[in-house]
Amino acid sequence: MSVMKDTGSLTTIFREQGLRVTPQRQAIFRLLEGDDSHPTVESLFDRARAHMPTISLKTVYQTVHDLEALGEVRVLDLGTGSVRVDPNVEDDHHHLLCTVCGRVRDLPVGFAGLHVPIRYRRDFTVDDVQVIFRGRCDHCSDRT
Amino acid sequence: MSVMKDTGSLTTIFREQGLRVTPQRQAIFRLLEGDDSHPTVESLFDRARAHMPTISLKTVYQTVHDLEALGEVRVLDLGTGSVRVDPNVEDDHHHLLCTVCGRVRDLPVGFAGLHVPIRYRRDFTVDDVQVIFRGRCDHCSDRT
DNA sequence: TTGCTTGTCGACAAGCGTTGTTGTTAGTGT
DNA sequence: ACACTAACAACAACGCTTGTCGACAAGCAA
Repeated sequence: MSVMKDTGSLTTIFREQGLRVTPQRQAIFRLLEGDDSHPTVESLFDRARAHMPTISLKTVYQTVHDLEALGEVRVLDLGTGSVRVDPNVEDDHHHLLCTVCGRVRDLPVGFAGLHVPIRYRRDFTVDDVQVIFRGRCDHCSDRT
Repeated sequence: MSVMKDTGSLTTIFREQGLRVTPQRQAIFRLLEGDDSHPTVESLFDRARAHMPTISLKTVYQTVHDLEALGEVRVLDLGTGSVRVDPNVEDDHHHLLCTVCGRVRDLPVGFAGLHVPIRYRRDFTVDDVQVIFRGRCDHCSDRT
């Protein structure tokens, strides 16, 4: 399960786009590298602040949006109140969302069987399909 | 495509649950009856206010939540910024969301093919599947 | 290096959709 | 008609996200 380009590659990509690579952005790159927990922006902010106390939440949002514009992450709204950053843009996948603890897990499945019948597709162009499985992970099922 | 119970039935159901049926609630019942536009709470509020100028937004939210608790509507978060009320709780269906005009249309399809493979289902209990097809309706495709 | 240009930073405040609070009004079963 | 109590409208506050802006620093050229 591939995750994300390394900090060096992202640095190059940003520079190529005329975007500057600041210590703040590198810190965020490093946090996302190898992170499959679908963190919220706030949690990225908290972790970044641990090593860089002056970084602002706005900066994290901005960097995440830049990464999204470059196609290096996906920003998901799973209806949990805050958006989540998904560094896995390579593999098509759905999401398993635990409605208790909020953890999100990837479900590496193609869209086989998820076709829009022709008569409904006729006057609609599908660009993207988002599938969210809501339920409970075993950890949360146990204690209820 | 069935939609929603009529105002009279909802009145009975509410009373049975110990909930009171006020003119405000009846007005909202009437608005939802035969509405397949997946309105936002705000738009329900605007329409209700046309005939009942003193009704408050909070009341609309409360009534919608009560209806949801009774299983008479579904409250959807499609990532459009505000939640939408779906009066169609009878038929399993997906949603076609136009990312330009925001209109939502039902897609009456079963979940055939939308299975979670066993090895991923092993430690997760799926309660609900939400499928959102994002794209453009023809009306919005034309003018771009 | 040096200096210039321009994008980015952090601080602050505002925007949005939604929910909590509170005193008052009004639906409900008797 | 009565008493009980849920629901009401008005207001303020909340959480998440974004706008504004002066100060700053990265990048580039010489």
